[in-house]
Amino acid sequence: MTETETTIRSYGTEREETEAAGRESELVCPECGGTLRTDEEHGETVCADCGLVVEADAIDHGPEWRSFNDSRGDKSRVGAPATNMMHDKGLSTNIGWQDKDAYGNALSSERRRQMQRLRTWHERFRTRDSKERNLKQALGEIDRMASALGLPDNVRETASVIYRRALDEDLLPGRSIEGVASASLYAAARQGNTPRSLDELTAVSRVDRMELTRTYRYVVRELKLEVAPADPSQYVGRFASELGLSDEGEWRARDLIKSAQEAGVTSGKSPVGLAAAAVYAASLLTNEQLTQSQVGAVAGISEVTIRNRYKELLDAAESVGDQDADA
DNA sequence: ATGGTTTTTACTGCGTC
DNA sequence: GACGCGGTAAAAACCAT
Repeated sequence: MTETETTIRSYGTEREETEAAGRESELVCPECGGTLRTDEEHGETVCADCGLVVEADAIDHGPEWRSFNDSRGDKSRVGAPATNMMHDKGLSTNIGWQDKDAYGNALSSERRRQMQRLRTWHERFRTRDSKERNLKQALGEIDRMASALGLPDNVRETASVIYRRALDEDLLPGRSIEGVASASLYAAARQGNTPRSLDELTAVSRVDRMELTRTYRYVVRELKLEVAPADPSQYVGRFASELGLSDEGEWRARDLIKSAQEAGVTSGKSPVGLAAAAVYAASLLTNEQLTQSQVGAVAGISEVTIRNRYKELLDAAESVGDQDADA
């Protein structure tokens, strides 16, 4: 393969190559002939033998906005902090447990009692502190994602309430703040009748889909949240406006969904898929001719699903229409 | 863990512009 | 020939048990 071909190859491939090159450069030191190592943390290329820094300020291939020692090595660009068990990653000061002063001399009994009280209070502040920090970070996170998804304030409120409850009921240990925050927002969006699909959530969240669904399930179960299955028509407006569908098309889409629900052919089917299919079918009815791939792209749904759904929708609409005609 | 259902992926053929 | 669409088979994801 020639040089030009390499450079015009797909973005993804090119990036992978760059990363791979950054990790395992088998270069030789110009000074002593030793092997060069790339130190990603400091962005330097260093000779393992003589210590010569060949290239500084290289691109850091690590995660962009976090660099905790995440050892799981997953591919997500940003992972949760490696340890959620300690809010401060063990960096804070602790009062020693030994009843000795700085020189190792034993303390008087008066002093010992004083120290004991100090330890107690220190611990109390530390844990309260940790919850507050936790909450602060989570709320910031919720806010960020909510704006990215264009979710209204009341949803953010609900999300923070859910998060607070999760925190109060000690659901956090073992889970990432980001994960629970995302799950809270997802649940809140659905409760507020402005649902966002899991895919949309993961697009702005710092956790991957798997973790989000897992955490979401967990939070809903533990908090006994009542989250009704999303109503497909709630997605219609958004899809319609993104695709520039007319108002008529929009209400036709809702109509289709309604009759399908009455015909009982919607249960078990993904609400997003239904909405996408309805929008597509409506565009047919109004001669606006959106393509299946267009609709699929904005809805995050495959064309096959749209095909299957929209036929069902039209069938259902027909039979409901017949009943109306009979009545 | 397992089995049933839904969705996705990948591929094919058909008609149209 | 590219594009939109329809269908199919097999794989994957999801869900309840």
